[in-house]
Order: sequence, then C-alpha cells, then structure tokens
Amino acid sequence: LSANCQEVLKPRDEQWSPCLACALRNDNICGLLFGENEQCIAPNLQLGLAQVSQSHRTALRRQTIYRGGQPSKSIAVICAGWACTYIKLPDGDRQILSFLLPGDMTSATAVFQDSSPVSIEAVSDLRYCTIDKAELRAVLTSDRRVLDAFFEIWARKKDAVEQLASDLGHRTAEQRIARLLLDLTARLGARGLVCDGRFAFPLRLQHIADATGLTIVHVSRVTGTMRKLSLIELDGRFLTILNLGGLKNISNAD
Amino acid sequence: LSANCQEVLKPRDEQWSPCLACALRNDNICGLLFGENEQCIAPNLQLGLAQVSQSHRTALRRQTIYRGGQPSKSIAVICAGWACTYIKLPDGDRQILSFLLPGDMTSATAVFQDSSPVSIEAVSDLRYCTIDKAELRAVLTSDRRVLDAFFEIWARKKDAVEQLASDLGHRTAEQRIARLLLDLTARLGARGLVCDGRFAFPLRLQHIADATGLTIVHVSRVTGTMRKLSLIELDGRFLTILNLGGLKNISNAD
DNA sequence: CGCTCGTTTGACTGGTGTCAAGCGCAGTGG
DNA sequence: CCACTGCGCTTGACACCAGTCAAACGAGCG
Repeated sequence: LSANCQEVLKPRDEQWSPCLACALRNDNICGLLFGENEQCIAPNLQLGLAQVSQSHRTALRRQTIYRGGQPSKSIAVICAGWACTYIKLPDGDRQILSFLLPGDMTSATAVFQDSSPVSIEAVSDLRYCTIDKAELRAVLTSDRRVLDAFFEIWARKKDAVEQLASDLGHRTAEQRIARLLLDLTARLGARGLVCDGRFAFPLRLQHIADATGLTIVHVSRVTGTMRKLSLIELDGRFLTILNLGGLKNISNAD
Repeated sequence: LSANCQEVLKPRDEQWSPCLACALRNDNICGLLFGENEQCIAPNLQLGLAQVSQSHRTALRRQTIYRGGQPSKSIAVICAGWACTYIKLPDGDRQILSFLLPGDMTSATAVFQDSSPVSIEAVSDLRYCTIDKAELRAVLTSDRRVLDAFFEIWARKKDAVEQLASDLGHRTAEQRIARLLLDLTARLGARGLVCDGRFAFPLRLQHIADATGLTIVHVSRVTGTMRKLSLIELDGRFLTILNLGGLKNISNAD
C-alpha cells in the first residue's frame, strides 16, 4: 500500500509548506490559479493571471467551515481530508448534497454571490485553502482559460446534483448506497488515493444516511448485508471494495 | 378574470409578431439581450450589446424540444406554454427536474457546453425563442451586466435543484406535492398569470409523479384528498388554490 | 361505435421509518 | 488498574407510507 492510502491527517503536527508538495495541484483549479508545481515558488504568485492571494487553514472533524446564509468573502479548496455540503431542513434533519474530497472546490457558484444557502462541514480533520472571491472574480472576467475551467466545474457539479435528485426520487436504499460508495471510489481513484480498492473512509453511518435520505438504522442494515455478501469491507476507518462488479450490479448504473 | 389567466395557446392559429407585445420581456433575460419593450423595433437588434439573433418556434405538447446528450447550438426562452426538464433513468422512468414557465430560460449552464444530459419536453403546446450559444457567449464575456444576470439565474437554478434533492430525500408525498403546487403558483403569480389563486394548469398526474418521484396512483390519491379537504380545485385544465394557508401548512415550509 | 388517454379506487405487498435495547470501543478520571 | 461515560454501530419487533396490480369510468375523437 502506498503512503497516500494510509494518509492520516494531523494538521497541527507539522509545519507544512502547503502548496509546494501538493500532488493535486496539477489537476485542479489551484494549478490554473497559482501555476503548476514546477513554477511554484511562493504562496502569492504573479503568473500572467491576476494575483490571487490564498490563506491556509485547518478544521477539526464536525466543525462547520461555512454556515449557510452568512456572507463570506472567500471560497475554499480542500487540501487534505473530507468535507460535506448540506442544507438544513426545518425539522433539524439535513440533506448532504456532496462530499468534497482533496482538490475539490467549495461551491463554485458562490464566487458571484455574497452568501449561499448551503452549509459546509468538515467530515474528517481538514486542511483547506481559502481564496478571496473578489480577486477570483477579477481573474474570471479577465482570463478566458479560468472562466472556461470554472464553467466546466459548474457543469459537473450541476450534473451531480441532478443525478442526486434522480437517485433520491427513484432508487432503493441499496442502490443509493452502492452508488455513493462507487462514486467516492471513482473520485478518490482519480486522485490516486485508492490502492487495490481500499481507501481511508472517514464517513460515519450518519453521513451516509444524510446523503442518501435514509435513516442510520437502515443504512446499518444495508451495509451489513453488503458486508455479509462480501461486496465491501468497512471497518470504520477504511473501506475496501471487494466485489466491484457486484456493487455496480446493485447500483444499476446506466 | 383577466385575459392572461384564460390564455389558451394556439400557436398555429395566429401570425404573432413575437416579441413586440411580450409582457415578460421587461422582466427576463430577453429584455437584457434584445432591449426593453419601448426600444423594440425588429427581431434583430443592435443595442450596445453584441448582436444576438433569435428564431421563434412552436412545439406541440409531449414533443421533445431537446434530447439529452445531443449537441445543440442554441438555447431557448419560453414565450408561452409550459415545458419541463428531465433526465431519463435506465429503467425508462424519468425525473423531472424543473418546469419551465413563460419567460424561463432552458438550462443556462448549457451556454458553455455542446450538450447537456438533461432533456426538455413541451408540457403544453409551446412557443419558444432560440438563441445562438456562440453569440450568447460573446455577449456574456463582453458585457458585464449580462454576465451578472446569468450568474443570478444560475444561482437560482442551483438552489432549486438542491431544494428538490432535499425534498425528494426527506419529505412525504403530501409535502412534495403541496410544495410543487405552491412553487408553481408563486412563480406564475410573479408573472401575473394567477387570478384569485386560479391559473391554467397543463400538468397531467404523470408530470406531478415524475417531478415528485411518486407513482401516478399515489399522486391521484393525494390530490384527491386535497380536493376533499377543499385545499385545491383541480379539474384538469385549471388549478385553484382554495386554502393557501392550509397548503402551506402541509408543505411544512421553512 | 370503439379506441385511446387520463383518472380514480380497492386490495394487497413491501421497503423503510420508528422505537428500543444492547454491544464494543475509546477516553477519562478515580 | 478499573469503573464510568459517550459515541457509533447493530439487531429485533412493529408500524406505516407508498408501490404494484387490477379493474372501471369518463371524455374526447375518428
């Protein structure tokens, strides 16, 4: 197993120099905004793009990064750890709309708005990088490459939410959970964070329940069945996909 | 009752001169792109904005305006009638993501993409106006007002889809249907298409079922109950909200 | 008249929620 | 070292919302 898969985040243990060694940088929005790795010298760069300042922060699991409705001058990019976006329901329940993995950006549409109805919370201990909205807007309207990249991200997010809505409306508990696990596996795999179907898995059953619109009790039943069928191994800290074909079969992927 | 509420669309009956008399123009994207009514002279305008050409079309109910996945060079604005956006599920079912009312634009994110996974279908007989994506892109990147207006539309659409996901995951059949009816009433009301809680209602039970993730049988049961409780009157062509407070109570609005 | 479309109703089934109890584990403090 | 506590997970019994299947009705229409 590579070091990536075993990564356990200890944000306060180290004096990390954030972006210099970031393996994600060449693939996500950071590379575009701050330059590729080989060009990277200092946190504040001037690269033909307008200058965009960043500020790195950490959060402990369960901590709210952004409370829906409150004005905020910055958006964030996840450096390490997982977060989730959700909206609160009047009865105290919540619907998790997406899980943010390392390299993901928090709501891209928020760039042009003071506030968003969507809250963001750390799932695991978290390291993230905030970017000033105003500076980002300036870059967006001045550099066509950045604008295109953002539209690409918007479109993908939009597709994901629409897919979520369709899942919640039309799929069974088994299918929803299988699809969630497969989606996470694919997205982490693309970032090189999966080894032999195994990866660090900070979600509690409550997260899965909030994301799939189910109760924690039923999620427990379904994952229990999946384990008994040797489809997955889930021990609280790590998830292993034992039978990818079987899971895909359940998920009824189109 | 005003003429608006009784409007029955007969797209082929008349030689309409599309935008000259459009009551929606001053409130939606058309006014911004083509100019306000008093300035409107010809279908092709030059107004300080780049020139954007439009083309008016009609469709019969049930007709597909856009088939998801296929490349398309234009987006559309609904002039009269209702449409819906949906995604197809592998089992043949579909999830309706939104209903497009007069003045609404079809997926705004599609402006920067060749194709979208979301299909669009006419709910009632329809009159709509297509706008070339490339010309629109040019205006968007050159005129800041238009860009801002589009971001506003994007944000609202995003909020609506997220709200839909949360509804599908967490609300009962009664609540979902009540919320759908209230949402339509509010949006039509803002366009002046509602008189005393009454408006033309082209949706079949199947549409409501596809939008709420329910079966047509259950939708029939729930609307039947609402009728018996004198909350609504629904005779197939028109919907009347008889007890707005009662409906809102059921919908459990936040 | 016969057809289709949209709707309604009834009987039954089943997936998921609710309530409740209990277990294992990791801290934490004695 | 041990008891206590809280959190997360599991399991069982039961209830209920919504799906499925089936039949019938009315309206519109050729």
